[in-house]
Amino acid sequence: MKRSPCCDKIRIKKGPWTPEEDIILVSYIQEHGPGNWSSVTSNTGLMRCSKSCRLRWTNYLRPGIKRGSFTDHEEKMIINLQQLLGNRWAAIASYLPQRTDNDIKNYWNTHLKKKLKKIQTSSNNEKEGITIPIVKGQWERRLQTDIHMAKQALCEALSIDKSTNIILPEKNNIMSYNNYATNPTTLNQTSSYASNTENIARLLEKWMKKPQNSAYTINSGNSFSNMVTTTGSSSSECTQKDYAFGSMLSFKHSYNSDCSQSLSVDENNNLTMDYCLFQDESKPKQVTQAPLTFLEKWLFDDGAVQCNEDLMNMSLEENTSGLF
DNA sequence: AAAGTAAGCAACCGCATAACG
DNA sequence: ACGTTATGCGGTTGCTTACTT
Repeated sequence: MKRSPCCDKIRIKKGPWTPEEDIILVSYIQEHGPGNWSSVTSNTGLMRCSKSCRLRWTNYLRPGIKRGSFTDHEEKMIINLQQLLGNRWAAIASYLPQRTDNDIKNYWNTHLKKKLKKIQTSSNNEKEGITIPIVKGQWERRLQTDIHMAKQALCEALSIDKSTNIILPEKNNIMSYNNYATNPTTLNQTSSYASNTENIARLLEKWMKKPQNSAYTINSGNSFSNMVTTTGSSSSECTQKDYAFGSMLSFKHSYNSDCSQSLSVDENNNLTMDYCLFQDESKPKQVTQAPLTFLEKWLFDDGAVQCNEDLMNMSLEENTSGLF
């Protein structure tokens, strides 16, 4: 059975997202939470398909995304994880909560592949601390990922019992996530999309540097239409844009000061609770992190090289016996 | 300065599978 | 149990920018 693509519909817009579209999307998610992507188009007037909306949110707009160059530590983690899991970018991304699978995939394809090739042809493998890929069976890699996923799910389930200490945000309620991040003791409704607003502010900054001719029309049903109106061609357009832009920037500023205490990643890259709760539903598994197993230590450890052989020589039973 | 080329990255496409009626 | 729809994932494309000639 062949299904028609979701983006076949007439008037579905493609290509780069405009800041206006981003604002509409974020505004909608702020109100309704992420998920239910099919309703986004009908409720916001965005001429984008559900897939496109989800992708935009998960890859750029959702809170807690780190942009910019990868650190050495991240790089090594990706290399080790790629060896272990193959091209399962979503699984790899679950170990790097600040990075999206798309980002990691791109980075792998554009940088790491070449780098590894170079390193492998040279005799400096040991010095770089990067291992020669060990060929593993695909079933084994998948099984190991599944073990990891199952373990995380178990931790998540168990964490419900501990909810007297930690108020876990409702699934799909991104407001709660952010509220918790800024004020872990209460889940009030006053704060909102700090970090994805920051993302948009960043986009707007770029956009202002390189102005585009936007003819985007925001539907009247949109909750954000009072704040941003771009349909006019008069001089008011500029001031309204400026107003929105200014608001975003000020939001960005308040975000930076508000959240600096909440966001923290320790030296071993173990996420603190505050940070974990900053993730949206696409990365819920990081909420409670059990003590690192040998496997995870191997993944996180910069000096993983020495462990590689040991790990690979271990039987699966040994690998998994401590997990449950 | 202009043209050509390479690199980087955002976004799209198609497939697999989960969820739902 | 089956068909349909929604969602998630990985591969790929194509646009933009940087660099080279």
